[in-house]
Amino acid sequence: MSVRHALLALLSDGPKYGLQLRQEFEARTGEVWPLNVGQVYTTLQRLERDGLVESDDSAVTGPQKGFHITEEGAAELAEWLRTPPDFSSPPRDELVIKVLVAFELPDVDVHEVVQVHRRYLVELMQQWTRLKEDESRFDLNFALVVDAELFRLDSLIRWLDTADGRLKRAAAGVDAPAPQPFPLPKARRKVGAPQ
Amino acid sequence: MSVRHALLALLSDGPKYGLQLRQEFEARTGEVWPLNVGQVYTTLQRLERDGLVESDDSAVTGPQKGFHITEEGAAELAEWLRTPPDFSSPPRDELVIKVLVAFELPDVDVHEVVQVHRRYLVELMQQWTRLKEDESRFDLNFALVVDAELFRLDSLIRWLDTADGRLKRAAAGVDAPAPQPFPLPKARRKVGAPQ
DNA sequence: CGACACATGTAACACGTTACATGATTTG
DNA sequence: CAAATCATGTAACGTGTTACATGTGTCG
Repeated sequence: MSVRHALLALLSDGPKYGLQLRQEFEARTGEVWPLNVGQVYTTLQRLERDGLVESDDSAVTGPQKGFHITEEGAAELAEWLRTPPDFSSPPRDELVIKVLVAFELPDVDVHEVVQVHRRYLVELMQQWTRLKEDESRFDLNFALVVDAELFRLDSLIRWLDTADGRLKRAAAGVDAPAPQPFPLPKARRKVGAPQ
Repeated sequence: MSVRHALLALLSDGPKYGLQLRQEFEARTGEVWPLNVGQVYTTLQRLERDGLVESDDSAVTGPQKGFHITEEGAAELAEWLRTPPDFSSPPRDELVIKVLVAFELPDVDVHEVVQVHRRYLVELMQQWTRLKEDESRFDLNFALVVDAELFRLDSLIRWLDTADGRLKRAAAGVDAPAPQPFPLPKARRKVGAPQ
């Protein structure tokens, strides 16, 4: 539902048309997340069907088809901004699934699988970091999106490392849980960067 | 494509039928990621259509419809295990989108949005941590999946903190990039748990 | 028998992707 | 004029969700 609500947010700042919405979406996400045009139009159709936006030919000049947000749409947008998404059943993670099924599979070396992916993730982090530093003019949105990706990749690498440890220990026959695998982020607030 | 390949992996350990696949998938992912049955059957249909599995009534006893993996399926599975997924254009992250569009939106206090979500994420981490510790008999798969979720939530919290800082600095008119927002994980290997 | 669980499917929908079709407008 | 770009759409497909339909076997 990200795109749906993002379009709503963009429209809340004044009437827009299809291609313009795509362009502004990509600008706000630092050009890192391309948004295909077809999805913009189908999403606009659904939004109009649900009464959250209305098409309005007089809204924009020229041959474009302008849309503006409705009151109901504004309410939905406010609700979305106020309410955290449902994380109760977290999304399936392909990497985790891969490692878990690779373990318990004869003829497959889990540690090799782990290391292959680990190397790839580290390389990706380096690429993103280089990209962020090479930006001549500093772009806030780009930096924020890249930050998010770096934190994500870092968390995957950390997981691979602890998983590798746990699996090695399990394979060695030790059945005890890993030593205190996590401290709660209670007192930590507004820390700058990870590590 | 996670489910598709996960089913392939389960079938590579011997013929199975629909409900059994769901049950084994959930067992291997610590009962954290429920898998609806309908998806199992449709995925099996596609796998059979693509020649990666074959239905085989004599494979299992009783009224169930057994499936076994083909040579082509085994090759596909090996390829999946060997090859890291394509992270080149990272997946859109709803939380990031929300914060980015909330910024630049009049009548919306980004920091409030950030803090609401931050509180929620911290609470979730505490819940998961409690769940993991309360497990009477230690379950390796469950622990691994919960670990992954904890690392993920932690990375989101860290991102919210740095984002909040960047946005505050940007709002204050300072245009300089944040101080070295990330150290590369070069020398770091097999570190236990995050900070 | 009736209720329940097992077991297999199908239907309808949301969201996402790639690809193609069709005009209008700009520009070399 | 011809080609490129702008602009709006549609089609087909994959994946995921919820809900429903349909049998079979078991057990109180």
